[in-house]
Amino acid sequence: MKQNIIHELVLANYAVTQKIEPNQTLFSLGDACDHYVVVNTGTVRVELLSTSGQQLLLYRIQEGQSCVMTTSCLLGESTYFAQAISETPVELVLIPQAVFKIKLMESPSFQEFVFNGFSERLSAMLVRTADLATLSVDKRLAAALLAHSNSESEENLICLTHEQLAIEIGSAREVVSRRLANFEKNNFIERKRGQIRITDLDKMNQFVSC
Amino acid sequence: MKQNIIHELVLANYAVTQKIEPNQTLFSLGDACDHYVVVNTGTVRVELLSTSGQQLLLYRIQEGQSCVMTTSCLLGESTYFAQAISETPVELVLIPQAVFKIKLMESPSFQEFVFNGFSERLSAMLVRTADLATLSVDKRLAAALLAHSNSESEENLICLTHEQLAIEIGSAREVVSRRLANFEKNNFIERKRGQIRITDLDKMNQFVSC
DNA sequence: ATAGTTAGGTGACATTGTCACAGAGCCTTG
DNA sequence: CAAGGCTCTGTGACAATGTCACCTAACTAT
Repeated sequence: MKQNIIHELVLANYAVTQKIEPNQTLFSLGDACDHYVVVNTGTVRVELLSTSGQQLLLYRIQEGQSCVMTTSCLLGESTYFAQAISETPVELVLIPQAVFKIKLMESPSFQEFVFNGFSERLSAMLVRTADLATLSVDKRLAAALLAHSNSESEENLICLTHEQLAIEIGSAREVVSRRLANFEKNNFIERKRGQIRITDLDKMNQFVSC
Repeated sequence: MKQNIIHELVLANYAVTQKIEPNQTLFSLGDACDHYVVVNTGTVRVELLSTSGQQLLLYRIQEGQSCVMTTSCLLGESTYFAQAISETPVELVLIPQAVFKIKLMESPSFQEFVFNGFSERLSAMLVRTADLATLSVDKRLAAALLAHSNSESEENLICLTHEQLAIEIGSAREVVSRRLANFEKNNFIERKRGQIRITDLDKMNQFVSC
């Protein structure tokens, strides 16, 4: 198991676990940050809210990962400047700020876990940002479909609405609908309400990578 | 002086200073990261390079600030995933990775300097990203002009080319040219080759904030 | 079965990005 | 000074994307 060190902390009662329902807000803009957080199971979505109310997906936190923003806030003693929402049932490990600071000082393996995870997530987030700024909607959409096609119950079946996909790739629902219609016309996918099936994985991969 | 702790490290020979010419590359994508860096004087630009060769300004490092990416790379022991370029003559303070790690463990004030600066810069960077994704070109352009109008030699005079402004706000030169022409038509600014003068600061401020 | 709710489709139009190329200002060098 | 060669800016045409209004289709609960 990867996050040995986290498990040890739970066993030693330094950390507690918590279960969360889907679609709950874990933190909002301006909230104080008093715990280090690791996602044990499920996925959490972290998004920025602009003044105009639009939302922009920054990153997802998956099993075994920690949250860049939480780490940053804890280290810098600032408040959250984004919001996090559970996408599935989620189990969290919570480590109080005080314990976090102490362990970070005295435990090299905890340090390694925190900083490596942090750096890795930050870089992933920036790559996302760069893609958003430079890739076409079509490419981002195709990439998102491919990314999801593996993590679903059935192979090549993506159970997301156009709305969800739009948020994911930082576009608008109508645009996603139109591009998906186009993908279908080219026999890349098939559409049903609430789900998309990739029918030609090869074409899809080729399209994304060129 | 804000970064007392950094000064102490220099005096104690734990850190060295280095002067850099304008328009030099400080680090590139893939470079190993072996020093913690603080900018003493001047400004450094950090930008992402996409696969298609486009560049996206992530943030600037000013006097007394450290580099988010450098900190992240040092902590996570990863390589740089962006590039940094000096915009002016720059004086840097360099702290070797080994010293950085040790001091981070034993000096609470160094810790504070590193983590607070880090958190602050990261949040600024994300706000920039959110603005990029949600504000109109006009607003971003006006905001950029206002931001620069203070830091120049002469009040309300901005010495940047349209190209530079475009990179700054994540748009294209032609678009900047057109929007600036429009600003001038509305008597917000005056244009000359290589420089822009804000003639109506009030209107400009009002435009940005609503 | 029906009303309400959510997902998806579509036309019209605004904004922004891209490409190609022209002209203008400035600098160097013979 | 004249001429050529930069760099900066202007502009038309068009492509890509976002926005708005409104409609239709599919599902859900009772």
